[in-house]
Amino acid sequence: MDIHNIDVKEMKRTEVNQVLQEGKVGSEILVKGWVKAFRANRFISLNDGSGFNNLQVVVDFENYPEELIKRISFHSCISVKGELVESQGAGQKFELVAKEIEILGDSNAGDYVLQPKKMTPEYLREKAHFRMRTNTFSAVFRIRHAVAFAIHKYYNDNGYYYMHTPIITGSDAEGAGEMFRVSALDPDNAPKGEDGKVDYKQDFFGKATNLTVSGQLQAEIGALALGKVYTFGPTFRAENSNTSRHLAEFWMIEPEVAFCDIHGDMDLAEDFSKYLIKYVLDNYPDDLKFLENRILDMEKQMPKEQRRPMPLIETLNFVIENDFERITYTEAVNILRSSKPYKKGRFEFDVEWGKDLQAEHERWLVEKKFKKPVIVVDYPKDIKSFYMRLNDDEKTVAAMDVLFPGIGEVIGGSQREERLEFLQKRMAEMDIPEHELWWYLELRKFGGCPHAGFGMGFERMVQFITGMSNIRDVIPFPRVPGSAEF
RNA sequence: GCCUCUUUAGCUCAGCUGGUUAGAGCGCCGGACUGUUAAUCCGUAGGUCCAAGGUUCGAGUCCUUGAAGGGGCGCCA
Repeated sequence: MDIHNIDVKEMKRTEVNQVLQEGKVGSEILVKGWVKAFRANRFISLNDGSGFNNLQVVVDFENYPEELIKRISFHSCISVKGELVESQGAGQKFELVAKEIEILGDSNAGDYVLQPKKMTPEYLREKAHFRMRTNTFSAVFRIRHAVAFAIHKYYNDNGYYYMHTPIITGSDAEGAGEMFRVSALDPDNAPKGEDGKVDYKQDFFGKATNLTVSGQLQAEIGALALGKVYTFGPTFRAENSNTSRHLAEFWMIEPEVAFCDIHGDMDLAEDFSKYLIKYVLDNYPDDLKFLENRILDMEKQMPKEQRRPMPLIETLNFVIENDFERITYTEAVNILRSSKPYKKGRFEFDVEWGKDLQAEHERWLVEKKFKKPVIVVDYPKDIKSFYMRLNDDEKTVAAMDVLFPGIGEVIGGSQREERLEFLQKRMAEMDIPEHELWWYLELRKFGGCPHAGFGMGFERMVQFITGMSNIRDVIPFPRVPGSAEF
């Protein structure tokens, strides 16, 4: 705790969370934080970010100069020394009777862009430098941290190695979407080759390079040496995606496991997902409760059919207590084709074997048919990536998607094609030159083995756990087409 | 990339088939009150109606173009 205290000469600062959990009545303490509310000139709700709950500071305003009292305003930063007593009010156990108050940072309410009232997420998105001070966003970002921590804990406790795959990649065959070019050349004066195109041989790396779209191919290198590895890092897609579920810069978790088939992969995906949810349920109940109430409050003004079927915490508990539904792509197609909305022509897109399932189909399966997370496995090979293992029917590959209610695809994974000749055939069919991935092919020539893995969209998981409807509200500084402020 | 909606006070919004001085709630500010929990009560101030053109005697309201934001779809995690 000392490490947080810059004022060692006076008194150790106690964090609000610690006061609320283990405060001793009668003790003299020093707290610092931001004013969330100042009621009746007497009651300050103080929060220092250490937890969701505030400490009530009682100010006998009669004993303080009016000038000081006026400076205690919304989100001003103060330091308070006082005595902890049992609260006379009903809303809290303890309260701090102030003996000394110091203003650390003023916040003139008339000029401040935040107000002590409900503000829309869209408005707050434009004030990203302040939005973490609100109840909603501080809860979201505490939970974001919790999920990140739980990821490392899960894999460490299960014998995985955290592997750092490159952010800048020299391979443009990862096959996961449009990439951001990385170049040190002067764009206005780039050297040109004989063909008139930019000559990247003269660029920093001696070749064209991009920001990674996935660490999977490199993670396979790790898995075929260390057995079980995972990556957790930023990933970039230059797709012009304008939705509430896409970011141009997002974080992805990619475990890769040797001696694992598609069934083991699905087991891992389910167990891992449940672990993350349970970790937040166990450790951040106050933040979750607040987010749940926030949603219930918003839904009061919505028609019934647009409301969530269950409140947030109940949804999370339901997910960890029940098995995910597992169906093959072929079964999914059959179920969809015999469904009511299909027969009544309610779907915008047709369902036909060989075509990818559309969002509306996935949503129906998850939210209407099974009412829980669904894992769809064994997709037609022609709609999936080159590295996915061909099944014995030679029509499908051992690929799976985990679909969550309200979000859709949170995880996409597969058993990898470990058989060299099958992989080469697939790459040829998809026009991927072997020299681009020579090292990837060599993994199949020397000591290859069956292995599998998946990618989980970190922000999508945080979205599911927090119930936030827009992915831009679960990452501190969202990067989306046309927007890179902050 | 496509479709759609929105843009009026600091914030969230209302403003009828075009018609004088532009409305509310909350917030801010001022006052009252003081054991509050989104405190309460009273009052004041605050607006180039997103921008540029156009139609009209007259435009917040209608038309065109543009900008910003939301929602949906596609692509995916």
